[in-house]
Amino acid sequence: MVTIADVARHAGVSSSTVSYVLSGKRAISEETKRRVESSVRELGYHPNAGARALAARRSHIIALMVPLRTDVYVPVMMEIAVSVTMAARRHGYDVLLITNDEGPDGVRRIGASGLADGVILMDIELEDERIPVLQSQGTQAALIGLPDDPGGLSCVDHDFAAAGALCADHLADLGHREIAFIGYGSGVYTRHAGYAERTLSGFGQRAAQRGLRYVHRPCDGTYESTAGTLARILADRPETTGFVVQNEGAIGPLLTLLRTSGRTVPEDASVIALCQAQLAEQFAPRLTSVTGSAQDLGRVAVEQIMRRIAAAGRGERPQDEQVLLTPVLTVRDSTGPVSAS
Amino acid sequence: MVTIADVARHAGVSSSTVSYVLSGKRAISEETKRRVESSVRELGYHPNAGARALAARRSHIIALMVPLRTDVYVPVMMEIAVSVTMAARRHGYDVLLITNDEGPDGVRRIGASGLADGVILMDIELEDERIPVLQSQGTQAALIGLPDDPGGLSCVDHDFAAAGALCADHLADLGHREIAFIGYGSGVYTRHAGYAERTLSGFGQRAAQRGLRYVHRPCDGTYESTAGTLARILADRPETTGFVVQNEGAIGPLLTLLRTSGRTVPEDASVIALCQAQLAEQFAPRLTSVTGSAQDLGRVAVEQIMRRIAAAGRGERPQDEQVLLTPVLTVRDSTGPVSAS
DNA sequence: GACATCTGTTTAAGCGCTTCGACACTTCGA
DNA sequence: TCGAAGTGTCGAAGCGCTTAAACAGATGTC
Repeated sequence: MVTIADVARHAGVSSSTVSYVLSGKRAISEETKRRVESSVRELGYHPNAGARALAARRSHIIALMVPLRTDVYVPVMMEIAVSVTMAARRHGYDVLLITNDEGPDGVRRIGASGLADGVILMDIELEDERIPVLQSQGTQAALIGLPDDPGGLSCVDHDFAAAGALCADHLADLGHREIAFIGYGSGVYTRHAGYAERTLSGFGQRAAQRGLRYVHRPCDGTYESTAGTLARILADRPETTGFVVQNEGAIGPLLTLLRTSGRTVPEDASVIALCQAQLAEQFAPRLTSVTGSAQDLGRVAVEQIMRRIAAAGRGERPQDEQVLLTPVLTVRDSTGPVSAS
Repeated sequence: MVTIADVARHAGVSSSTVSYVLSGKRAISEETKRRVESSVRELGYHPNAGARALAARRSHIIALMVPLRTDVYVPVMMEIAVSVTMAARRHGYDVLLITNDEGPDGVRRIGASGLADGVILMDIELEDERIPVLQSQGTQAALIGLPDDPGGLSCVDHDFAAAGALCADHLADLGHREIAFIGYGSGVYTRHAGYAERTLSGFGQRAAQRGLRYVHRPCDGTYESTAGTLARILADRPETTGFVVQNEGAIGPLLTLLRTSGRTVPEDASVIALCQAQLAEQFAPRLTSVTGSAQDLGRVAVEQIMRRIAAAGRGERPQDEQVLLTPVLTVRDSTGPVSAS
């Protein structure tokens, strides 16, 4: 194993000089810097992570706690995980993957052991048990998702209320008057997952402003549950012409069922999905969708936590930031003006 | 921050005694052990990860290198990542997430810095550039996927050849004689991804044994490409009654297109998918599928690497293991006997 | 009763790095 | 010309842990 002492000997300097070249924390002459850098390259030196963490009291690792649930669309989680990892690397950080089932103890473990300099939490509940732990330990954190009380924390999330409103506006603009909002399974609402509630209320408020009538129906996203949900909608509100779907799993079944029931999309029914562009393009017809960037979510969370770690390192109180990312409406082939019948 | 010295003082012993209680590497009296353990609990002590890694030359971290590609079904990757993380935790290990875009240098970095005690690699190509790095550094590794030459490495993968054969057998048993095999996009084959080639050849061999005629068509998994693929199949081989689909993205479009072309599943055409059970159940009709457990893949890889790390720690040469997991055929509603027409 | 053996504990070295303070040398301003 | 300030480098302490070696005391052996 190549150590900093090997590099120092090879370059004919002291090991502290090598350290300063690598960290840039002190001025070093061009000449010395060049010699050290070429020794580093020649010997293939990589600083020992443990020693560095111990001496600098900074591990250059952030932990990412991912949910185990499968009622959240999995590819989005993966996209976030990957974008977090890549953003972190750009700051010289690595990412430790923690699963949600470790719960508050997991957060405690990571903080107390100094394994990670900060934690990014996903699948935030409105009253999340992990948050008090964070605060009591002084562990730096960024949340992907908005808790009830974000005091003393940095958060980033999609602006779900705006996404809901965008759906209402688009359907209203096209002349629809009776809308069905097909949400997540009812478990998501009883758990008070913020994103589901905020989408719905954003949609509901704008719908009211625009004079739309709507029903909200939870839906598990299986074929059976979608069939049941749709049957009930069509029985209760046969005049329904607009569908907003938030549960990705329900999209395929819904399109199939609408076709089966003799409704053509978009002539007889408009469907707008709250999902990733990639997914929206996979259906026939390609779906009009409202999308937020999962990548940005990960990137912003990393930037927030980097700022917090840096501030804490300078002995300052980290700035709490709440960022909501504006969603985008992409009109494709599944929405159209309500037909004159 | 609570250190081992704090615990030692609190329990009235030396810090090495605390260390030995925690690691179990020396005999400690029941009485002392109890006192130390209660001090640990009372003070909320977690050993400092950096110090531990430095002193013991073991980080208790394994790195998991995940692909960025999206042509592999993403939820499967996530499931593997999660099962790796949970299996690692059971061994007192944490998981560091690395993206494939770091390539061989990433492997070098992790190994040389002692950040991780071992690496799990996914998305293995038949001649993978990362493998020579592993070998030259002596970094312990387990591969999820089979390289061309697995000498000196532990690997685990689905038995894709058996999966392909299972598909051929099932369709042959039902009396089908003309089969279309809808594979991954052609990029996957030119990249020589082992899983795609092995599935195809396992299918092909068994098909020949059972007297089946078949065509193999690569397919991107978009709606358009599936439409093109199917049109060509039906034009070239109008007698085709059996479909084997490996690309998850193509499943939905294929079902829709078959329906559109007036073919009922399973009466006129049987469809068998190589995909996760969860996905297979989402379609209508629910798909007969051949599935391997993604969870087992992750679990086995972790167990392999743990054995390797342990062996290397004892100064022994780690055992190379190659494990193929047997896939399972689940008959659902999308396959049936060929209809007498 | 002297010696070896076993059990349980402590002492102390050292893992590879960062960083504080010291130092030598140069440059500047008065 | 001298002290002050700035620049570039080094020496050494110390981060919190593990572990080899030493040691103290109990137990067994002849």
